[in-house]
Amino acid sequence: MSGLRERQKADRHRRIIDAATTLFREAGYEGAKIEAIAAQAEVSIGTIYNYYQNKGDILGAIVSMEVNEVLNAGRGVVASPPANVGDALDTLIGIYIEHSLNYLSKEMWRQAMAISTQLPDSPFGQAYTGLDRELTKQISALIVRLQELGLVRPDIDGPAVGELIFNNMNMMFIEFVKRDEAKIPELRAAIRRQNRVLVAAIGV
Amino acid sequence: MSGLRERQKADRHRRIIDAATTLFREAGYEGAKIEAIAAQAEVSIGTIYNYYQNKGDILGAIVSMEVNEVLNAGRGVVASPPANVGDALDTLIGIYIEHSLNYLSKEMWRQAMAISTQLPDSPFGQAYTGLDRELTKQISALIVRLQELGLVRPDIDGPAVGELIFNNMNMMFIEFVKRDEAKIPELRAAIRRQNRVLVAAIGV
DNA sequence: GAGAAAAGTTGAACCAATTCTAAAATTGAG
DNA sequence: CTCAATTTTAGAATTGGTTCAACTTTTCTC
Repeated sequence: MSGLRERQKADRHRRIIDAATTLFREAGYEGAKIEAIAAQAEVSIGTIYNYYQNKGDILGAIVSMEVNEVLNAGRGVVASPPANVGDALDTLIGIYIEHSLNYLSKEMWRQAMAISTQLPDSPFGQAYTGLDRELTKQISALIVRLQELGLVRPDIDGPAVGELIFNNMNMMFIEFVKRDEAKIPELRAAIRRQNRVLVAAIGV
Repeated sequence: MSGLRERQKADRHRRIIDAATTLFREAGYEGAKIEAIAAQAEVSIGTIYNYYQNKGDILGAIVSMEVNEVLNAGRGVVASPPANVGDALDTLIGIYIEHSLNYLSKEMWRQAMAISTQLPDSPFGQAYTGLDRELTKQISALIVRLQELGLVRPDIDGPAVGELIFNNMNMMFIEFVKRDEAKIPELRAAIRRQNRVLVAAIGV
Protein backbone atom coordinates (compact mmCIF):
# COMPACT_ATOMS: atom_id res chain seq x y z
CA MET A 1 0.00 0.00 0.00
CA SER A 2 0.81 3.64 -0.37
CA GLY A 3 3.99 3.20 -2.37
CA LEU A 4 5.34 6.06 -4.40
CA ARG A 5 3.20 5.07 -7.34
CA GLU A 6 0.01 5.21 -5.27
CA ARG A 7 0.84 8.61 -3.90
CA GLN A 8 1.68 10.01 -7.30
CA LYS A 9 -1.56 8.66 -8.66
CA ALA A 10 -3.64 10.27 -5.93
CA ASP A 11 -1.77 13.50 -6.39
CA ARG A 12 -2.36 13.55 -10.12
CA HIS A 13 -6.06 12.85 -9.61
CA ARG A 14 -6.27 15.77 -7.25
CA ARG A 15 -4.35 18.09 -9.53
CA ILE A 16 -6.56 17.22 -12.48
CA ILE A 17 -9.77 17.78 -10.51
CA ASP A 18 -8.48 21.05 -9.08
CA ALA A 19 -7.45 22.31 -12.48
CA ALA A 20 -10.73 21.24 -14.06
CA THR A 21 -12.84 22.79 -11.30
CA THR A 22 -11.07 26.09 -11.72
CA LEU A 23 -11.20 26.11 -15.49
CA PHE A 24 -14.80 24.87 -15.75
CA ARG A 25 -15.91 27.75 -13.57
CA GLU A 26 -13.71 30.30 -15.30
CA ALA A 27 -14.21 29.34 -18.91
CA GLY A 28 -17.25 27.06 -18.83
CA TYR A 29 -17.24 23.39 -19.67
CA GLU A 30 -16.76 23.78 -23.41
CA GLY A 31 -14.37 26.65 -22.93
CA ALA A 32 -12.07 24.62 -20.72
CA LYS A 33 -9.89 22.82 -23.23
CA ILE A 34 -8.40 19.49 -22.24
CA GLU A 35 -5.05 20.91 -23.23
CA ALA A 36 -5.48 23.75 -20.73
CA ILE A 37 -6.59 21.42 -17.97
CA ALA A 38 -3.57 19.24 -18.65
CA ALA A 39 -1.23 22.22 -18.59
CA GLN A 40 -2.67 23.57 -15.36
CA ALA A 41 -2.54 20.16 -13.71
CA GLU A 42 1.02 19.68 -14.98
CA VAL A 43 0.30 16.39 -16.66
CA SER A 44 0.01 15.46 -20.32
CA ILE A 45 -3.20 15.08 -22.25
CA GLY A 46 -2.63 11.35 -22.42
CA THR A 47 -2.44 11.09 -18.65
CA ILE A 48 -5.80 12.76 -18.25
CA TYR A 49 -7.29 10.14 -20.53
CA ASN A 50 -5.58 7.50 -18.49
CA TYR A 51 -7.38 8.72 -15.38
CA TYR A 52 -10.75 9.60 -16.93
CA GLN A 53 -12.40 8.05 -19.94
CA ASN A 54 -13.40 11.40 -21.33
CA LYS A 55 -13.94 15.03 -20.50
CA GLY A 56 -17.39 14.34 -19.11
CA ASP A 57 -16.02 11.97 -16.51
CA ILE A 58 -13.89 14.75 -15.06
CA LEU A 59 -16.99 16.84 -14.57
CA GLY A 60 -18.66 13.71 -13.24
CA ALA A 61 -16.14 13.39 -10.46
CA ILE A 62 -16.84 16.96 -9.38
CA VAL A 63 -20.61 16.49 -9.50
CA SER A 64 -20.29 13.36 -7.47
CA MET A 65 -18.49 15.17 -4.66
CA GLU A 66 -21.14 17.87 -4.64
CA VAL A 67 -24.11 15.50 -4.51
CA ASN A 68 -22.52 13.36 -1.83
CA GLU A 69 -22.15 16.43 0.31
CA VAL A 70 -25.81 17.21 -0.21
CA LEU A 71 -26.79 13.67 0.67
CA ASN A 72 -24.84 13.93 3.89
CA ALA A 73 -26.46 17.19 4.81
CA GLY A 74 -29.84 15.61 4.16
CA ARG A 75 -29.31 12.76 6.60
CA GLY A 76 -29.76 15.08 9.54
CA VAL A 77 -33.19 16.16 8.35
CA VAL A 78 -34.35 12.58 7.86
CA ALA A 79 -33.11 11.66 11.32
CA SER A 80 -35.01 14.44 13.08
CA PRO A 81 -37.42 16.20 10.74
CA PRO A 82 -39.54 19.28 11.51
CA ALA A 83 -42.82 18.18 13.11
CA ASN A 84 -44.92 19.03 10.06
CA VAL A 85 -45.03 17.34 6.70
CA GLY A 86 -44.83 20.49 4.60
CA ASP A 87 -41.93 21.93 6.56
CA ALA A 88 -40.08 18.64 6.63
CA LEU A 89 -40.20 18.33 2.85
CA ASP A 90 -39.36 21.96 2.35
CA THR A 91 -36.37 21.68 4.66
CA LEU A 92 -34.92 18.66 2.91
CA ILE A 93 -35.50 20.05 -0.55
CA GLY A 94 -34.15 23.39 0.64
CA ILE A 95 -30.90 21.72 1.61
CA TYR A 96 -30.56 20.13 -1.80
CA ILE A 97 -31.22 23.34 -3.64
CA GLU A 98 -29.28 25.74 -1.46
CA HIS A 99 -26.17 23.56 -1.63
CA SER A 100 -26.45 22.90 -5.31
CA LEU A 101 -24.46 25.86 -6.56
CA ASN A 102 -21.61 25.63 -4.04
CA TYR A 103 -19.10 24.03 -6.36
CA LEU A 104 -21.00 23.74 -9.62
CA SER A 105 -22.16 26.61 -11.77
CA LYS A 106 -25.46 26.33 -13.63
CA GLU A 107 -23.51 25.78 -16.79
CA MET A 108 -21.66 22.88 -15.22
CA TRP A 109 -24.94 21.37 -14.07
CA ARG A 110 -26.36 21.65 -17.57
CA GLN A 111 -23.40 19.86 -19.04
CA ALA A 112 -23.46 17.21 -16.34
CA MET A 113 -27.14 16.51 -16.88
CA ALA A 114 -26.72 16.46 -20.62
CA ILE A 115 -23.87 13.99 -20.48
CA SER A 116 -25.71 11.73 -18.08
CA THR A 117 -28.61 11.36 -20.51
CA GLN A 118 -26.39 11.24 -23.56
CA LEU A 119 -24.11 8.50 -22.25
CA PRO A 120 -26.11 6.66 -19.61
CA ASP A 121 -23.69 3.73 -19.67
CA SER A 122 -20.49 5.69 -19.23
CA PRO A 123 -18.96 5.67 -15.75
CA PHE A 124 -20.38 9.10 -15.17
CA GLY A 125 -23.79 8.25 -16.55
CA GLN A 126 -24.07 5.31 -14.20
CA ALA A 127 -22.80 7.29 -11.25
CA TYR A 128 -25.24 10.11 -11.92
CA THR A 129 -28.19 7.74 -12.10
CA GLY A 130 -27.00 6.19 -8.86
CA LEU A 131 -26.88 9.58 -7.16
CA ASP A 132 -30.41 10.39 -8.32
CA ARG A 133 -31.53 7.10 -6.92
CA GLU A 134 -29.97 7.88 -3.55
CA LEU A 135 -31.66 11.25 -3.43
CA THR A 136 -34.96 9.56 -4.22
CA LYS A 137 -34.36 7.04 -1.47
CA GLN A 138 -33.61 9.82 0.97
CA ILE A 139 -36.89 11.55 0.22
CA SER A 140 -38.73 8.24 0.51
CA ALA A 141 -36.94 7.64 3.80
CA LEU A 142 -38.21 10.98 5.03
CA ILE A 143 -41.78 10.05 4.18
CA VAL A 144 -41.41 6.73 5.98
CA ARG A 145 -39.85 8.51 8.95
CA LEU A 146 -42.83 10.86 9.07
CA GLN A 147 -45.11 7.85 9.00
CA GLU A 148 -43.28 6.42 12.02
CA LEU A 149 -43.73 9.73 13.76
CA GLY A 150 -47.44 9.58 13.04
CA LEU A 151 -47.38 12.65 10.81
CA VAL A 152 -48.17 10.82 7.59
CA ARG A 153 -51.02 8.41 7.09
CA PRO A 154 -49.75 4.85 7.49
CA ASP A 155 -51.54 3.56 4.39
CA ILE A 156 -49.62 5.88 2.08
CA ASP A 157 -47.25 4.30 -0.47
CA GLY A 158 -44.09 5.99 0.80
CA PRO A 159 -41.71 5.00 -1.98
CA ALA A 160 -44.16 6.04 -4.71
CA VAL A 161 -44.70 9.42 -3.08
CA GLY A 162 -40.95 9.83 -2.62
CA GLU A 163 -40.37 9.20 -6.32
CA LEU A 164 -43.11 11.62 -7.28
CA ILE A 165 -41.65 14.36 -5.12
CA PHE A 166 -38.08 13.75 -6.23
CA ASN A 167 -38.96 13.58 -9.91
CA ASN A 168 -40.90 16.81 -9.73
CA MET A 169 -38.14 18.56 -7.82
CA ASN A 170 -35.51 17.27 -10.21
CA MET A 171 -37.40 18.46 -13.30
CA MET A 172 -37.86 21.84 -11.67
CA PHE A 173 -34.16 21.95 -10.93
CA ILE A 174 -33.35 21.09 -14.52
CA GLU A 175 -35.50 23.99 -15.72
CA PHE A 176 -33.86 26.16 -13.08
CA VAL A 177 -30.32 25.53 -14.32
CA LYS A 178 -31.45 26.02 -17.89
CA ARG A 179 -32.33 29.65 -17.18
CA ASP A 180 -29.44 31.69 -15.91
CA GLU A 181 -31.75 34.36 -14.54
CA ALA A 182 -33.86 31.91 -12.50
CA LYS A 183 -33.53 32.47 -8.75
CA ILE A 184 -33.42 29.98 -5.91
CA PRO A 185 -36.25 31.46 -3.78
CA GLU A 186 -38.64 31.30 -6.70
CA LEU A 187 -37.66 27.74 -7.42
CA ARG A 188 -38.35 26.76 -3.84
CA ALA A 189 -41.67 28.58 -3.81
CA ALA A 190 -42.79 26.86 -7.02
CA ILE A 191 -41.91 23.44 -5.65
CA ARG A 192 -43.71 24.19 -2.38
CA ARG A 193 -46.81 25.10 -4.31
CA GLN A 194 -46.66 21.91 -6.34
CA ASN A 195 -46.16 19.78 -3.26
CA ARG A 196 -49.02 21.42 -1.38
CA VAL A 197 -51.78 19.15 -2.72
CA LEU A 198 -49.68 16.13 -1.98
CA VAL A 199 -48.80 17.28 1.52
CA ALA A 200 -52.46 17.84 2.28
CA ALA A 201 -53.30 14.41 0.97
CA ILE A 202 -50.75 12.39 2.90
CA GLY A 203 -50.82 14.25 6.23
CA VAL A 204 -52.81 12.61 9.05
CA MET B 1 -45.34 33.12 -52.83
CA SER B 2 -44.61 29.57 -53.78
CA GLY B 3 -42.26 30.35 -56.65
CA LEU B 4 -39.85 27.71 -57.79
CA ARG B 5 -37.32 28.89 -55.24
CA GLU B 6 -39.76 28.41 -52.37
CA ARG B 7 -40.64 24.95 -53.50
CA GLN B 8 -37.05 23.92 -53.89
CA LYS B 9 -36.27 25.20 -50.46
CA ALA B 10 -39.10 23.20 -48.94
CA ASP B 11 -37.98 20.19 -50.90
CA ARG B 12 -34.42 20.47 -49.66
CA HIS B 13 -35.69 20.79 -46.09
CA ARG B 14 -37.70 17.63 -46.56
CA ARG B 15 -34.84 15.73 -48.13
CA ILE B 16 -32.49 16.68 -45.32
CA ILE B 17 -34.99 15.65 -42.66
CA ASP B 18 -35.75 12.40 -44.42
CA ALA B 19 -32.09 11.56 -44.83
CA ALA B 20 -31.32 12.47 -41.24
CA THR B 21 -34.27 10.46 -39.88
CA THR B 22 -33.12 7.40 -41.75
CA LEU B 23 -29.48 7.74 -40.83
CA PHE B 24 -30.11 8.65 -37.19
CA ARG B 25 -32.14 5.49 -36.80
CA GLU B 26 -29.68 3.34 -38.73
CA ALA B 27 -26.40 4.59 -37.39
CA GLY B 28 -27.39 6.55 -34.30
CA TYR B 29 -27.00 10.28 -33.85
CA GLU B 30 -23.23 10.30 -33.48
CA GLY B 31 -22.82 7.64 -36.13
CA ALA B 32 -24.72 9.64 -38.73
CA LYS B 33 -22.04 11.87 -40.22
CA ILE B 34 -23.10 15.20 -41.64
CA GLU B 35 -21.29 14.19 -44.80
CA ALA B 36 -23.49 11.10 -45.10
CA ILE B 37 -26.67 13.05 -44.44
CA ALA B 38 -25.66 15.56 -47.10
CA ALA B 39 -24.92 12.80 -49.60
CA GLN B 40 -28.20 11.01 -48.95
CA ALA B 41 -30.16 14.26 -49.18
CA GLU B 42 -28.28 15.18 -52.35
CA VAL B 43 -27.16 18.54 -51.08
CA SER B 44 -23.78 19.79 -50.00
CA ILE B 45 -22.58 20.10 -46.43
CA GLY B 46 -22.69 23.85 -46.76
CA THR B 47 -26.35 23.75 -47.66
CA ILE B 48 -27.19 21.77 -44.57
CA TYR B 49 -25.53 24.43 -42.46
CA ASN B 50 -27.43 27.01 -44.41
CA TYR B 51 -30.71 25.36 -43.39
CA TYR B 52 -29.84 24.31 -39.83
CA GLN B 53 -27.45 25.93 -37.41
CA ASN B 54 -25.95 22.63 -36.39
CA LYS B 55 -26.48 18.90 -36.28
CA GLY B 56 -28.62 19.17 -33.18
CA ASP B 57 -31.12 21.41 -34.91
CA ILE B 58 -31.78 18.74 -37.50
CA LEU B 59 -32.68 16.32 -34.74
CA GLY B 60 -34.68 19.13 -33.18
CA ALA B 61 -36.86 19.44 -36.24
CA ILE B 62 -37.66 15.74 -36.09
CA VAL B 63 -38.45 15.82 -32.37
CA SER B 64 -40.70 18.77 -32.92
CA MET B 65 -42.79 16.92 -35.50
CA GLU B 66 -43.10 13.96 -33.19
CA VAL B 67 -44.19 15.96 -30.14
CA ASN B 68 -46.66 18.00 -32.14
CA GLU B 69 -48.28 14.81 -33.30
CA VAL B 70 -48.55 13.66 -29.71
CA LEU B 71 -50.05 16.98 -28.66
CA ASN B 72 -52.65 16.65 -31.37
CA ALA B 73 -53.54 13.15 -30.34
CA GLY B 74 -53.89 14.38 -26.76
CA ARG B 75 -56.48 17.03 -27.63
CA GLY B 76 -59.13 14.39 -28.13
CA VAL B 77 -58.66 13.05 -24.62
CA VAL B 78 -58.88 16.50 -23.07
CA ALA B 79 -62.06 17.23 -25.02
CA SER B 80 -63.86 14.08 -23.87
CA PRO B 81 -61.95 12.29 -21.15
CA PRO B 82 -62.83 8.92 -19.55
CA ALA B 83 -65.26 9.45 -16.67
CA ASN B 84 -62.73 8.64 -13.99
CA VAL B 85 -59.70 10.63 -12.89
CA GLY B 86 -57.26 7.73 -12.87
CA ASP B 87 -58.30 6.47 -16.29
CA ALA B 88 -58.32 9.94 -17.77
CA LEU B 89 -54.75 10.58 -16.71
CA ASP B 90 -53.63 7.13 -17.72
CA THR B 91 -55.20 7.56 -21.15
CA LEU B 92 -53.51 10.87 -21.83
CA ILE B 93 -50.14 9.75 -20.55
CA GLY B 94 -50.57 6.52 -22.45
CA ILE B 95 -50.95 8.44 -25.69
CA TYR B 96 -47.79 10.38 -25.02
CA ILE B 97 -45.78 7.29 -24.22
CA GLU B 98 -47.14 4.95 -26.86
CA HIS B 99 -46.51 7.48 -29.62
CA SER B 100 -43.09 8.45 -28.37
CA LEU B 101 -41.07 5.86 -30.27
CA ASN B 102 -42.87 6.19 -33.61
CA TYR B 103 -40.23 8.29 -35.29
CA LEU B 104 -37.56 8.64 -32.65
CA SER B 105 -35.42 5.85 -31.26
CA LYS B 106 -34.44 5.93 -27.60
CA GLU B 107 -30.98 6.99 -28.65
CA MET B 108 -32.41 9.91 -30.57
CA TRP B 109 -34.45 10.95 -27.55
CA ARG B 110 -31.37 10.82 -25.36
CA GLN B 111 -29.48 13.06 -27.73
CA ALA B 112 -32.39 15.44 -28.06
CA MET B 113 -32.82 15.75 -24.32
CA ALA B 114 -29.11 16.20 -23.83
CA ILE B 115 -28.89 18.96 -26.39
CA SER B 116 -31.89 20.75 -24.99
CA THR B 117 -30.29 20.99 -21.54
CA GLN B 118 -26.84 21.64 -22.92
CA LEU B 119 -27.88 24.51 -25.17
CA PRO B 120 -31.13 25.86 -23.73
CA ASP B 121 -30.85 29.04 -25.78
CA SER B 122 -30.27 27.44 -29.16
CA PRO B 123 -33.27 27.32 -31.50
CA PHE B 124 -33.74 23.69 -30.61
CA GLY B 125 -33.34 24.26 -26.88
CA GLN B 126 -36.02 26.93 -26.93
CA ALA B 127 -38.33 24.84 -29.05
CA TYR B 128 -37.92 21.84 -26.79
CA THR B 129 -38.70 23.85 -23.69
CA GLY B 130 -41.76 25.22 -25.47
CA LEU B 131 -42.98 21.74 -26.31
CA ASP B 132 -42.58 20.63 -22.69
CA ARG B 133 -44.59 23.62 -21.64
CA GLU B 134 -47.37 22.73 -24.05
CA LEU B 135 -47.50 19.19 -22.75
CA THR B 136 -47.70 20.55 -19.23
CA LYS B 137 -50.52 22.85 -20.24
CA GLN B 138 -52.38 19.97 -21.82
CA ILE B 139 -52.22 17.93 -18.62
CA SER B 140 -53.32 20.95 -16.61
CA ALA B 141 -56.15 21.46 -19.08
CA LEU B 142 -57.24 17.89 -18.49
CA ILE B 143 -57.38 18.46 -14.73
CA VAL B 144 -59.43 21.62 -15.24
CA ARG B 145 -61.73 19.76 -17.63
CA LEU B 146 -62.26 17.07 -15.01
CA GLN B 147 -63.09 19.79 -12.50
CA GLU B 148 -65.72 21.13 -14.89
CA LEU B 149 -67.12 17.63 -15.19
CA GLY B 150 -67.31 17.40 -11.42
CA LEU B 151 -64.78 14.59 -11.23
CA VAL B 152 -62.07 16.61 -9.49
CA ARG B 153 -62.56 18.69 -6.39
CA PRO B 154 -63.09 22.34 -7.38
CA ASP B 155 -60.66 23.67 -4.77
CA ILE B 156 -57.69 21.82 -6.28
CA ASP B 157 -54.86 23.91 -7.77
CA GLY B 158 -55.14 22.50 -11.29
CA PRO B 159 -52.01 24.03 -12.82
CA ALA B 160 -49.83 22.97 -9.89
CA VAL B 161 -51.12 19.42 -10.08
CA GLY B 162 -50.64 19.41 -13.83
CA GLU B 163 -47.01 20.45 -13.44
CA LEU B 164 -46.44 17.82 -10.79
CA ILE B 165 -47.85 15.09 -12.99
CA PHE B 166 -46.02 16.23 -16.09
CA ASN B 167 -42.69 16.62 -14.32
CA ASN B 168 -42.94 13.20 -12.79
CA MET B 169 -43.92 11.62 -16.09
CA ASN B 170 -41.15 13.41 -17.91
CA MET B 171 -38.48 12.30 -15.44
CA MET B 172 -39.77 8.75 -15.71
CA PHE B 173 -39.61 9.01 -19.47
CA ILE B 174 -36.04 10.27 -19.28
CA GLU B 175 -35.05 7.28 -17.19
CA PHE B 176 -36.96 5.08 -19.62
CA VAL B 177 -35.01 6.21 -22.66
CA LYS B 178 -31.76 5.93 -20.74
CA ARG B 179 -32.22 2.17 -20.39
CA ASP B 180 -32.55 0.36 -23.70
CA GLU B 181 -34.10 -2.67 -22.05
CA ALA B 182 -36.85 -0.67 -20.30
CA LYS B 183 -40.33 -1.53 -21.59
CA ILE B 184 -43.35 0.69 -22.15
CA PRO B 185 -45.88 -1.31 -20.10
CA GLU B 186 -43.63 -1.16 -17.04
CA LEU B 187 -43.12 2.54 -17.49
CA ARG B 188 -46.86 3.10 -17.61
CA ALA B 189 -47.44 0.90 -14.59
CA ALA B 190 -44.82 2.76 -12.56
CA ILE B 191 -46.34 6.13 -13.43
CA ARG B 192 -49.81 4.87 -12.57
CA ARG B 193 -48.57 3.77 -9.19
CA GLN B 194 -46.96 7.14 -8.53
CA ASN B 195 -50.07 9.01 -9.57
CA ARG B 196 -52.36 6.87 -7.43
CA VAL B 197 -51.97 8.91 -4.23
CA LEU B 198 -52.55 12.09 -6.17
CA VAL B 199 -55.59 10.72 -7.98
CA ALA B 200 -57.13 9.67 -4.68
CA ALA B 201 -56.45 13.10 -3.24
CA ILE B 202 -57.97 15.20 -5.98
CA GLY B 203 -60.98 13.03 -6.88
CA VAL B 204 -64.36 14.14 -5.55
C1' DG C 1 21.65 -2.86 -6.90
C1' DA C 2 21.13 -4.75 -11.78
C1' DG C 3 17.94 -6.13 -15.03
C1' DA C 4 13.39 -7.28 -16.53
C1' DA C 5 8.50 -6.71 -16.20
C1' DA C 6 4.72 -3.87 -15.26
C1' DA C 7 2.59 0.39 -15.11
C1' DG C 8 2.23 4.95 -16.49
C1' DT C 9 3.31 9.09 -19.35
C1' DT C 10 3.75 11.57 -23.51
C1' DG C 11 2.40 14.36 -27.60
C1' DA C 12 1.78 13.90 -32.40
C1' DA C 13 -1.76 12.15 -35.44
C1' DC C 14 -6.61 11.32 -36.31
C1' DC C 15 -11.44 12.36 -36.86
C1' DA C 16 -15.68 14.76 -37.47
C1' DA C 17 -18.25 19.06 -36.79
C1' DT C 18 -18.15 23.55 -38.17
C1' DT C 19 -16.60 27.78 -40.69
C1' DC C 20 -15.01 30.10 -44.57
C1' DT C 21 -14.09 31.26 -49.45
C1' DA C 22 -14.40 31.74 -54.10
C1' DA C 23 -16.54 29.94 -57.98
C1' DA C 24 -20.76 28.16 -60.32
C1' DA C 25 -25.64 27.77 -60.81
C1' DT C 26 -30.31 29.29 -60.42
C1' DT C 27 -33.98 32.49 -60.24
C1' DG C 28 -36.93 36.52 -61.17
C1' DA C 29 -37.32 41.12 -63.12
C1' DG C 30 -37.25 44.09 -66.83
C1' DC D 1 -32.75 37.24 -73.38
C1' DT D 2 -29.78 39.42 -69.98
C1' DC D 3 -28.32 40.86 -65.68
C1' DA D 4 -28.12 41.23 -60.80
C1' DA D 5 -29.18 39.06 -56.64
C1' DT D 6 -29.41 35.03 -54.16
C1' DT D 7 -28.22 30.39 -53.23
C1' DT D 8 -25.60 26.31 -53.67
C1' DT D 9 -21.38 24.02 -54.11
C1' DA D 10 -16.83 21.90 -53.26
C1' DG D 11 -13.27 21.84 -50.68
C1' DA D 12 -9.72 23.72 -47.69
C1' DA D 13 -8.86 25.34 -43.07
C1' DT D 14 -9.91 25.25 -38.23
C1' DT D 15 -10.83 23.26 -33.95
C1' DG D 16 -10.81 20.38 -30.01
C1' DG D 17 -11.71 15.75 -28.13
C1' DT D 18 -9.73 11.26 -28.36
C1' DT D 19 -6.38 7.49 -29.62
C1' DC D 20 -2.09 5.16 -29.85
C1' DA D 21 2.72 3.63 -30.36
C1' DA D 22 7.01 4.84 -28.41
C1' DC D 23 9.28 6.19 -24.38
C1' DT D 24 10.00 6.60 -18.94
C1' DT D 25 9.50 5.52 -14.44
C1' DT D 26 8.49 2.49 -10.75
C1' DT D 27 8.39 -1.94 -8.83
C1' DC D 28 9.80 -6.56 -8.34
C1' DT D 29 13.06 -10.38 -8.26
C1' DC D 30 17.20 -12.40 -7.32
